[in-house]
Amino acid sequence: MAGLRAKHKAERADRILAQAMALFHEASFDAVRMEDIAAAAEVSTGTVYNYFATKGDVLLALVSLEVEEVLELGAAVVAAPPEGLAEALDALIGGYYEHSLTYLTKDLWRQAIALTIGAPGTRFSLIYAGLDDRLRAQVADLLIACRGQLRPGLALAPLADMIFGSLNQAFTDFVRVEEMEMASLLTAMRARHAALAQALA
Amino acid sequence: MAGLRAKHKAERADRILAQAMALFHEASFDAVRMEDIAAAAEVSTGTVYNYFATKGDVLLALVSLEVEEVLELGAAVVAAPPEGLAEALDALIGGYYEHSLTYLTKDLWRQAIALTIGAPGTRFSLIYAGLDDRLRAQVADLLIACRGQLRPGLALAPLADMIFGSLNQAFTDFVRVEEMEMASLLTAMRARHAALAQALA
DNA sequence: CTTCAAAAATGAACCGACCCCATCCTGAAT
DNA sequence: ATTCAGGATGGGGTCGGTTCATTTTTGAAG
Repeated sequence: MAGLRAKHKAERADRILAQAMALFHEASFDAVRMEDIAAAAEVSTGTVYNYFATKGDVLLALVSLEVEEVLELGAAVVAAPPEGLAEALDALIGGYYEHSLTYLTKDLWRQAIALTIGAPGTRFSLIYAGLDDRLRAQVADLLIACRGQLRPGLALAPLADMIFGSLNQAFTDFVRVEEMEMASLLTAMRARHAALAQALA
Repeated sequence: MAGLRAKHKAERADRILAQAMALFHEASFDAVRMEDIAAAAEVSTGTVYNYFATKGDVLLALVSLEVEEVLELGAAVVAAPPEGLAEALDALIGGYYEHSLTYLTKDLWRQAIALTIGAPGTRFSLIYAGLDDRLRAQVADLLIACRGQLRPGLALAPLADMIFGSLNQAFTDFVRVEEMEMASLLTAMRARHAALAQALA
């Protein structure tokens, strides 16, 4: 049966993740050693590697948590978007951004993004890319949901790709600069959405 | 005087860079060790660190070469843009992309981008960000140069930021997938530019 | 020439991620 | 209770980037 053994296993994985999260909030990703995580979770270093193939995979598990919740939030917006393209984009994308620091720090996002780019083809990168694609699809869905308010005959798919590319890059720029405030990110994006909505109306 | 000493120093730096470039084209960035670069340049490992503070700084020197040339190309396009916004964007951005693999490989771009994101505040990251800003400014300049062909009253600055964000992200996506062809990147971007130009006309 | 302080080169040593493996522990099936 | 397989253990090892104390080279002054 899958009883105690599996339960212990799940508990151990949870404990490792929880401790890793705590340590990553106290110090930077780089400053936390696998040995530290193991010690905090009261297991041996080897055991951590039994659950997570690399330090990056520990991070990925934390990122997934965050992104799954962001996707849920986004689905709600797409299902009932506010009036007006600019407002709808503000709601969706602002929602992404505002939730993004619930569990993770800017440093953790930086390391996650750097890993996806620097190590493509790894488990980490593939899963991360999958999450990204689901976000991209949500943006496209929102445009489609709002198409009644747009000039007819527009090529929505390339526009959605452009919007997603731009929001993704803006987020990367945001986490890259430790001092940048969430408010200024939101303001900048609102300006973009307003300009775009004006052009597409 | 500045004679022999400085000359030798410059020569050695060049030799290290040239050998690094050659090795990076034979194997991946990660697979090339600092020791290999040192051996190829016929100096000791420590000496390489005398010239470049980190492995990333070696890469940065190569990236700068590439980007400086791209910026020159771009300046020519901005000075005399082709008729039509879509055509102008195709020329500028297509020019960026097509030159980007002259000296560097996709792998080198990936590592460079990953480093800027993962290690902000380092010399590497700051210089890279500076190059990026000059590209961003060029896109804004092109929009201004084309403003006669656009609907009046548009907020050009946010639009330029959005276009730049999207082209940057598209490039990152391009280098992330080893199999993706330059032609398909160019095609995708042409679709975006056409859609945008239609909306802004 | 010789001298010498500064500049530069050197390579051994350090550190942390990751791997390996001989050994021990523990839950489940008999 | 006993057996046994799947994990856990943790010490030792590899690897590569980076550091640093030490040695060598340099070029200008005496």
